[in-house]
Amino acid sequence: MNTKATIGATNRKSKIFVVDDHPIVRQGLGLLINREPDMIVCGAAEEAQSALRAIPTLQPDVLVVDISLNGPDGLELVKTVRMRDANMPILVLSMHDESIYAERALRAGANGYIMKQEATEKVLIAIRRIMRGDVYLSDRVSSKMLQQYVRGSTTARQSPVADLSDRELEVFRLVGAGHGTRQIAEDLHLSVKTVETYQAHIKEKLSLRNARELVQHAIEWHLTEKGN
Amino acid sequence: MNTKATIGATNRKSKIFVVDDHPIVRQGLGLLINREPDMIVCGAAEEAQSALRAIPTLQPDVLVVDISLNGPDGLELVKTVRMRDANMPILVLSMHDESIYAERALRAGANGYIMKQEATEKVLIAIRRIMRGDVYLSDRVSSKMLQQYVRGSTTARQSPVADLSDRELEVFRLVGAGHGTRQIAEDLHLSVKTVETYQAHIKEKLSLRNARELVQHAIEWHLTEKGN
DNA sequence: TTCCGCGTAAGGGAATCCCCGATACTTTTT
DNA sequence: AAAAAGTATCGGGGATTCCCTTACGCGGAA
Repeated sequence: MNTKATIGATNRKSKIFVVDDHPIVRQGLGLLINREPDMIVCGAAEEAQSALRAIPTLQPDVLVVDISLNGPDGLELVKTVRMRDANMPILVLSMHDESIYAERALRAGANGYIMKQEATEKVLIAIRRIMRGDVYLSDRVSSKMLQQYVRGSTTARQSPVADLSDRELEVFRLVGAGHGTRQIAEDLHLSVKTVETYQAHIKEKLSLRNARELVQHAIEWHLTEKGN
Repeated sequence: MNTKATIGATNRKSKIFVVDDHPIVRQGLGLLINREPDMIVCGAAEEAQSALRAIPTLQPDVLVVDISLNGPDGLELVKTVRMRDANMPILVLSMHDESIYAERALRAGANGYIMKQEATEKVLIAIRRIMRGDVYLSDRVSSKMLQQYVRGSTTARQSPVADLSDRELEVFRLVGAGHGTRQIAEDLHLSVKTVETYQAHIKEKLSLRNARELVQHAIEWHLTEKGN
């Protein structure tokens, strides 16, 4: 593309699109990024739908996506964007100190994963890294992934929640947020029946006896963000 | 920087101290607040300990505290600060739905509660409100509390769970333990219909809108064993 | 003594739960 | 490469729960 914009005096700034459901975070990220000489936030959205609508026209160079959004989660968004554009650098941002999300994020097609606990400079570093085509993982996350990889098959299984599929985890998350079956179906644009199936699978995988226990565990997970 | 600009026509800016474990949020909040003519962030911390150390010397006019921190959580911090300073305006910030924590936050001594999902201007409004000595809450929560206040006219307001009858409280506990309606009926040797009635009464007394919210609050209660 | 809260329970339509099965695609295993 | 397992998606249909309304006896409060 125009990566050779070196002709003029100034390089074109890299356009960055932010997706996060917390206005404060969008604001913070925006001010942070715009302070850099080589980057600019070209747009932001608080959920997947409007992000997908805005991206084609704005044509950002990088996407920064939070995992927990209303409706389809960040992983879904990453998958969709990746299908449409195989090269878009995508950085997944999350508050979860949870390696299961990092792994899923990469599998979904993201180029990097960073936690909100990280210092703000790290975010800028990560963005620059993935723009160069590299993968970015914070030390904390990558060491945790390694750790899990090593003791993977032999010893203690981590949280059984890690066994959930992406879709199941998404439903689990929404249940934990207090949403009902019907509402979840609408959020994810699925049949109520499909959501019921996911809930059944979750109950099976987590050995839960009834819907109440499902809600119980989902809420506990949601409240204590950061299992294992 | 330009801290001596106060001698001019302007009043001294209100000093605001921020406690949040996400650097991005601290940054965002900081830039947001410092953009206002009458406020300035005088300091920030990522957990309770250092916040408590910094506050006495910085003497902020307002505290903004996130609930989920590493170590002692935001509510603990609020309680400690409130013990040392009965007048400090404290705004609790959280990503969790207000229906879960707002009440606890106020009981811990906070003057306001706001979600990160709220627009950034709301945060500024909230800060100004609590600086004036008022309480800031979303409409939904404040009307709910009013309702509960009216209900129990005389005594000082404590947890609305205290208004539950013995039977209702028993059911509430079992719901929080993940038991289904049928199972509760068997446990207590009651008709399923009776248990349903109790659940309805509980929902009314706690101003809950559906069964999911009932479960949500029952579990909250169950987890934080013993609500004052 | 009238009124209100408590404990108990039923009726009935709407929503859900829950156990079946099904199709199509992808990933893993053999 | 074929087979097996897992994933994503939906439906049928009976059992259960949800939610709103009504009811009744009882004890304490007004």
